[in-house]
Amino acid sequence: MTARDTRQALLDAAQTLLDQGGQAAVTLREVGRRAGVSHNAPYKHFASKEALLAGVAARELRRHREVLADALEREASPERALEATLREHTAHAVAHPERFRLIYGRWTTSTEELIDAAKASSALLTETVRAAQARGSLPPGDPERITAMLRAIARGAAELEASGHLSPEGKGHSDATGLVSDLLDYLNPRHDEGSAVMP
Amino acid sequence: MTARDTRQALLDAAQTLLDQGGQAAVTLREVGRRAGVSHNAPYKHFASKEALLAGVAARELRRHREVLADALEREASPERALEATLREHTAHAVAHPERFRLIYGRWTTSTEELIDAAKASSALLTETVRAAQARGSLPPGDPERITAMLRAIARGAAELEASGHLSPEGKGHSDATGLVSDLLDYLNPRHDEGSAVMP
DNA sequence: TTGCTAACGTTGACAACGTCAACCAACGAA
DNA sequence: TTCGTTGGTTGACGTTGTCAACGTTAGCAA
Repeated sequence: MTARDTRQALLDAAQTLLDQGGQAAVTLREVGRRAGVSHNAPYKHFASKEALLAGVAARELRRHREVLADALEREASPERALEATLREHTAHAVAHPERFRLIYGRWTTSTEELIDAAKASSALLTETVRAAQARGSLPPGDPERITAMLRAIARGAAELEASGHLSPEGKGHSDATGLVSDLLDYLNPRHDEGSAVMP
Repeated sequence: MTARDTRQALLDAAQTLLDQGGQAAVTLREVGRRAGVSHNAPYKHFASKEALLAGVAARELRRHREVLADALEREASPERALEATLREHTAHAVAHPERFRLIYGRWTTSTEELIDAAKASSALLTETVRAAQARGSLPPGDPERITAMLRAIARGAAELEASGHLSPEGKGHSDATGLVSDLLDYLNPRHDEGSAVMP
C-alpha cells in the first residue's frame, strides 16, 4: 500500500460517508477506519478535516469539467453539449446531493487544488456559453452572466428535487432535469420556432 | 425572564451564530451561554440541536411568506409582487446565506412547525404564480413547476453570489437580484414588447 | 556499508461537543 | 397542604478534531 493509495482510500472513504450521511457523517476517525489506517493517519495527507473535504470537492469539480469536455466532443453543437451537460449535472446532483452541497457551500479552507479545479470547470462552461451565443442559441449579453444563470438553474433545480421540495405530492412529474431542459428552451431566442414544451 | 423569552433568546442566539459561522458554529453550549442559561437549558425547549435549528428555519420560512404577502398588498399586479418578492428573497439570501442553506438543506429532523411553515410559504407562492399566469405574464403549464423553477433560480443565484462564484473578477456587475429580474423578463411571453434587458 | 533525513504511520492525550440522568425551585390544581 | 409539571441546574459519558511524541521504513549521500 503506497502513500498515494492511502490518500486515494481516504478520499474514497470520505466521499462514501458524505454520500451516505452528509458532511456530519464524515468523521476523520471513521475515514481512517475505512481506509484501514489509524485515526490520525489522515493528518499525514490533509491538514485538517476541511482540507480532506476540499480534496473530495476538487475531484468532483474536475469530473464536472470532464463531463462538459466529453459532451463537446460528442455533440454536434455547443448548445446541445450545454444541454447534455446541464442535464447530466442535474441528474448527478440529484444522485449525490451532498457532493453539490459540499462544492457550493461555504469554504473556510480553500486549497489551491480546489481553486484551480473550480476555475478550470468554470472557464470551459463560459467558453461554451459564448459559442452558443455566437450561434444565436442563447440570448446576447455578458456570457459570464448567462453562465451564472445556467448554473443557478441547474443547481437550484437539483437542490429542490434532492430536498423533496419538488411536487411533494407527486402532482405532475416535475423532475429536475426536465426543468432544466424547459428553461434552456425558454432562453433560446428561437424558442417559438419549435413545438410547445410545457404540457 | 419568562419561559417564552428564554426560547426566543435561544433562537436568536442560534441565528446569530448561524449567520456568523455556519451550522458548524451553532453549538448548544454556546447558544446557552449567549442566552444566559446553562449548557443544558436548550433541552427544555428543543428536543435536540437539530430541533433548535428547525425552529430557526421555521421562523425564516414564516418571514418569507410575510414578505410575499406584503408585496401582494403593496404592488399593483401579481407579477410585480412576484418580482419584488424574488428580488427581496435573493437579496436576503445573499445577506444571510447560511439561513438559506439551513432551510434548503437536508432535514433529518423535521418538526411539525417547520413543515407547516414550509407548506404555507410554498402555497402562497404557487397561488401568486397562478395569478400571474392567468394574466399572461408567465408561460402556461403546471404552476407548481413554474414555482419550482423560480425558486430554483432565486436560490441558485443567491448561492452563487454568496459563494463569490459570480463574476469573481468583477467583470460586469452581475449581481444576483439583477439575474433574477432578467430571467423573469425572459420568461415573460410578452418579453419582446419591452425594451432590451441584457446590455 | 553506514548513517541521515524525511515521509508515513502509530498511540496517547486534551478540550469541546451533544446528550443523558439526577436533582432542585417555583407554582397552579387537587 | 400536597403534588405533578415546568424550567432550570450540575455532573457525567462517549465521541470528535487536533496536537504532541514516538516508531518505522525507504532512499540517498558519505
